[in-house]
Amino acid sequence: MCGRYVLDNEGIIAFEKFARSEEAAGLIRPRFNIAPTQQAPVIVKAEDGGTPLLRMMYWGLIPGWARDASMAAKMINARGETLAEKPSFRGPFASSRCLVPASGFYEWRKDGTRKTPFYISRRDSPAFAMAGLFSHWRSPEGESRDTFTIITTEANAALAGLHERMPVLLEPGDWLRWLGAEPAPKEELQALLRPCEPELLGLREVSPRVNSPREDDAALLAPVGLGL
DNA sequence: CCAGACGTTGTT
DNA sequence: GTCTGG
DNA sequence: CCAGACGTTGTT
DNA sequence: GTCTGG
Repeated sequence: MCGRYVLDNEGIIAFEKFARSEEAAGLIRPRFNIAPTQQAPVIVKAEDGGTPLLRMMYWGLIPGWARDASMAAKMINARGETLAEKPSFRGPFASSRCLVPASGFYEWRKDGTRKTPFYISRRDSPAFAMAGLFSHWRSPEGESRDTFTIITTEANAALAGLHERMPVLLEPGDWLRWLGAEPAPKEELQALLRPCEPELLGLREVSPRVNSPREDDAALLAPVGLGL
């Protein structure tokens, strides 16, 4: 699955030419432990069909029909295999797809009673885009909130030892079609929701300090067990 | 018809 | 909003 | 994902 | 153990 991830400075730079930001400059900053319910940058199609937009949204999708925000915490992932049918995701899949920029993500391996955190990133690139859905929600009190979820698929061979699920990583050549800036039939979009080649991924054990969502600095990525 | 759910992952 | 279960 | 709480009463 | 909050 994907329950924590990283977007470092190199990752931000990697998307600067693909998307333009309307957010205050300070909001888009390196993050080393993005956790559910926090705000994070996502990329959506521009209304005018031009350069895609990078905007901050809350992680945890609240469907437009929800009466309160209580669904958010459990809607951090959507199964790629079933999202076209689920009431909460069907609408967003049809009209509100997004990219979630990342440098890497964390997975916890269960060792008996203990859980050991690992950091997973790509060997071929400092950044990648995860497939996501977003939703614009308005509370009964009239407050607006933009939220998103990260799509998962079965884990590939690189991650099978850690988990059964992993986030969908989209190749740059598919980004515009996923966003809807280039036309694509539903079946074609669904076909993108599969695991990437295992050779593309590298992983390493990291400090248990990542367990705390409040820990958020570059030192979290230091490998452990190498006598450093 | 109305009421109630609407999700994922991991663990047993 | 829309589907399922009663 | 992990960390941390895990309650009731009365009032609006 | 299970739910909520971040």
